[in-house]
Amino acid sequence: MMSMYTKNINTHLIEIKDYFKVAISVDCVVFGFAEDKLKVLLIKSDLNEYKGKWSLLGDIVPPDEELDAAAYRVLHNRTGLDNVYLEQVQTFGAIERHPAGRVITVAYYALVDLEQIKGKTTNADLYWLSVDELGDMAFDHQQILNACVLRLQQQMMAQPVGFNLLPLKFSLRELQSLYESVFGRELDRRNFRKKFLSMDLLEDLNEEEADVRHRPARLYKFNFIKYDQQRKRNLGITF
Amino acid sequence: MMSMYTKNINTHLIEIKDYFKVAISVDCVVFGFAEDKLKVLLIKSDLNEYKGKWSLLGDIVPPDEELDAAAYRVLHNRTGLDNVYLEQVQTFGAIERHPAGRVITVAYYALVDLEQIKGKTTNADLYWLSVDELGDMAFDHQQILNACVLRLQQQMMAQPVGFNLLPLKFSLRELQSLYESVFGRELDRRNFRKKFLSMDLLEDLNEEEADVRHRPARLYKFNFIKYDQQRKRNLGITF
DNA sequence: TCAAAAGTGTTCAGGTTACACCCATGT
DNA sequence: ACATGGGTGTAACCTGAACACTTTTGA
Repeated sequence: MMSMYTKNINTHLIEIKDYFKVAISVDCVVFGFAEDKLKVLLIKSDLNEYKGKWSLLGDIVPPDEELDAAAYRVLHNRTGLDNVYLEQVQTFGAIERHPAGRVITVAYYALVDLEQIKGKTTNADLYWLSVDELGDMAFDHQQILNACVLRLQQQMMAQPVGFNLLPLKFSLRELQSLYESVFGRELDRRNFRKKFLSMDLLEDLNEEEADVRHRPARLYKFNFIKYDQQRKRNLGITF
Repeated sequence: MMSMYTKNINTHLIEIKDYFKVAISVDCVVFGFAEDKLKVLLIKSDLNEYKGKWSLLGDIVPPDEELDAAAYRVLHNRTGLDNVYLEQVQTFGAIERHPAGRVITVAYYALVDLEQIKGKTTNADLYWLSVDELGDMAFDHQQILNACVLRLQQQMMAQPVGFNLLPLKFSLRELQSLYESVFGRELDRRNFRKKFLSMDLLEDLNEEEADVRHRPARLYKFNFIKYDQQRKRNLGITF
């Protein structure tokens, strides 16, 4: 029973035959934050099977391109942005997930500052939709999106990645609103402010919001350098 | 510039040509726990490039097999075990990572109870090595292993997955030793016991260790059912 | 002057840490 | 009897949660 497995790709030189070959793609869940909602960048599929349904941004990975590079390429071509926060999440490979054949897709999520995108998005087929308000999606993209939202939540609890969704200058209200929309929970304003200010990682810019019809909020920026220096690891078993 | 990307695999019917095809494999980081150390199951590679270096258990995924199924297959064929805890971690696709050509590999980690394996491992080429004591590994397997250790740490902090590495009946000392070896830290015995006993998820079996030359420890089992019922979600931003 | 959101402290409960001595068993 | 690890409690500290009023601005 085990003999057929004593030789394999990790231990012996075997030829990669055609019947081993499948296609690889990357799919990007591009998150943004606007109007106090977590948004995701989608396009309408024209495939017969999924006509008009929302689809993630993705593309085939040719054999001479790195996975991360493929994701960056998709993202750059669609949004015009460089230096985007991008992270691999999970690989989806159900046999029948794509009508064109066996296409295994590596899912990434990206965090972009929507203010930097305005005007750059030349592609009119792209839409920013609220994550909690979208209907049927093409392929297994709903599943992919769910996995990315979950991962985003985990990351935002453990690391300061959320700031990639905000402008460089932001108010504490915007920050709180971001956390509330990602976690789907209201948070206490005083406790939230206390928490973030006590980290001593928000730099008070001594600037204020403009054009609001109420008392303007102070603007802050996140001090990534300081964060990198003082990051601590504390074991907290919580399950 | 964007025209070449308006048609792609998510939006239009395109043919998957040969020059898009690459090979997919799965690699399993099989963790075990013995002699107070976290162990990993490895095999020696016979590939010329990596002669004698340690390699993970992996195999090519044929187009008609699910990814998870491929990982289970590798694991079952190597260890004889079913019902193994298995989780996808990350996909590694560096262009030159495999000498046979472009092989993109989906990494999984598995948690097994070493006591259940004794006698089942018919394949003599397999070795259990301590995670912190192994030298050069083949391919990018060191990188894959590191990613899996990191993920294991994250999981063990947030969820009771570690019990999959222990026998059904275990002592608190074994449990603590497991956590210490996974996190590479000594923990206070009294606090550790208090913590786990206060969760009220360990069932006292009213049994004791045997064959120890000191006071025998009580044996417990983890109550997974109770855990599933009372699991709570609490937001704790800690970075 | 009104509407709307900004800004601000204290108290309480629960969890985490640090820490030292007696107990049960086998040899 | 001794060596080895099992088993136990308390006090200080810190963190997270609950909670209401005053301030600033534009309309």
